[in-house]
Amino acid sequence: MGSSCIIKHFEYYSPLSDGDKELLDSLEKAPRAVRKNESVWQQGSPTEHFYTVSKGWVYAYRNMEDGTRQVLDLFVPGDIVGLREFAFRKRISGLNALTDAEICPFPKKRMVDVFSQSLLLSNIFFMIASRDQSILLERLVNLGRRSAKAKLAHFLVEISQRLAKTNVDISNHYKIPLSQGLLADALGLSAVHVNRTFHELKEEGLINPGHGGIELLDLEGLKKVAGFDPCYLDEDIDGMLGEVRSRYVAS
Amino acid sequence: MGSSCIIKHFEYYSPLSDGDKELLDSLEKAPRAVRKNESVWQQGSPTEHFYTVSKGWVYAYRNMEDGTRQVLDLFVPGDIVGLREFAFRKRISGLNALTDAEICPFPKKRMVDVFSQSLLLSNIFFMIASRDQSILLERLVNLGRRSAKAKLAHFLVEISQRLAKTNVDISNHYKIPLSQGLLADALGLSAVHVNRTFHELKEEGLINPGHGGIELLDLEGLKKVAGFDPCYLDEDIDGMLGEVRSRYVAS
DNA sequence: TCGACGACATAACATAGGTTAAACCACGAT
DNA sequence: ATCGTGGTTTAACCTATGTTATGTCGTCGA
Repeated sequence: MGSSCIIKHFEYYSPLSDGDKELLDSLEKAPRAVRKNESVWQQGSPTEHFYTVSKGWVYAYRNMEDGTRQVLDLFVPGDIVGLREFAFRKRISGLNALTDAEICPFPKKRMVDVFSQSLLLSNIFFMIASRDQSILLERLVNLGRRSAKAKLAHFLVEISQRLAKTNVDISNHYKIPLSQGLLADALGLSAVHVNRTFHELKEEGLINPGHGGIELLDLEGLKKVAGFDPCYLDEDIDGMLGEVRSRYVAS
Repeated sequence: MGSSCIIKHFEYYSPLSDGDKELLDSLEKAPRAVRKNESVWQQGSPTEHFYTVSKGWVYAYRNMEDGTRQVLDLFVPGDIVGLREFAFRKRISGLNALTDAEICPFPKKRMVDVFSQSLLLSNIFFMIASRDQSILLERLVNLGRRSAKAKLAHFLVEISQRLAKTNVDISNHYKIPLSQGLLADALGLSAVHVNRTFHELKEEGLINPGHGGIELLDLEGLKKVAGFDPCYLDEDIDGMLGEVRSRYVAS
């Protein structure tokens, strides 16, 4: 046992029993390394697995008929990817590696085992799905009703918050490995306009863009221009799992 | 027992055992009637229940600091609303009635009972969450990378498809009860521009807008201008639940 | 029957952001 | 060292969509 990707992730939510750990461990298959820009899966391919990201960054996207594309979501180490497609036979979006990465596959079919064998794990999976939705919702607000500048600031702040939860140290010249083109596709902008807007944010001392990554210089400043409200990332872990845990004791 | 909102909805996915039905029935509280424009809940209020919509339409929205708002999702009879907030203590979006409506509350806490007592119901809930995400994803594409005209067409087609699943007869002069202002807030447009674009779509014989509702005249035409691909609404119900059902037999 | 209100319609004008194009820069492969 | 490729930068120009304003229409409550 030991080095399972997903166990570490789940222990963020709750301590797990040995039984739970064994179950998760039995699900996990050998990790798969993917190269930068390599495709993990494509739109339309069958959905046999979901994955945890153990190293590196990946992103989900959708190619449009007119050659343009929409980046739908970004995943950092610790995130679970592909749970969305649980109900679908085919992938509704593609998944690419943004950097060199490592992902751990789980057979989708064995989710049934989780549901039937562990109440705690079922709840955690459901929490994760709920959190994912909440992130998507905020992304909708971002695309629908914010200016380019606020979009960028908001997106960057969100990523920094998500990284913080996985214990990445943002503050110290950490470079977010996003190209301006990718940001454009994520936010419904053109790459040129992302560049223009970056220029502004740089002038104001908020970020330091450059080859190979964006550095966040003033998180509070960014939050202000974004109108950032962190509530959509604050799960009520204890409230949700407290009852479940007490049942474990009872039974 | 008998007239439970949610049982009918779940039977769309799978036949239920008597035990499952009893469980669902025991969860459901007395239906609540809401008036057109009445608020069901507001941003920040505690998340004690989720609901099934049994009659009428409701929508989730988010008010922005600058007075503008984003409509996040629309729910028609049969939809489940509030599952998103499963992991959160407070609602991250408001919910209003679009028309007079009737909703059936379920205490969120009792989801634990579902998970612990019924494998089939657990799976169905998870499928619904997955489908919800898939709809949000498509909305993201819509907001990020489509023209105003395509946005409107796509949104209208999606709604018609969702209605079709609940056996509403679209074809016969059915009027979708959406105002232009609400559509604007859903699609990140201004009400004026929605009006302009409706004018075009009307010229082309695709829709018939008017007081109190939009009539869809040419669904195929709308699909074409929207670039509509229905795959994101096609769950693989049998594939997902087949295994679960076979376990029921086995045990 | 009146008034008030909300949705719809249309016009004139303003602008955020798109498009195209051309340099430039860094870096990995040969 | 050199080339090619992908990311960045900047500039000039363009257009889809926003804004403001004003008027009409239908409906509902008093």
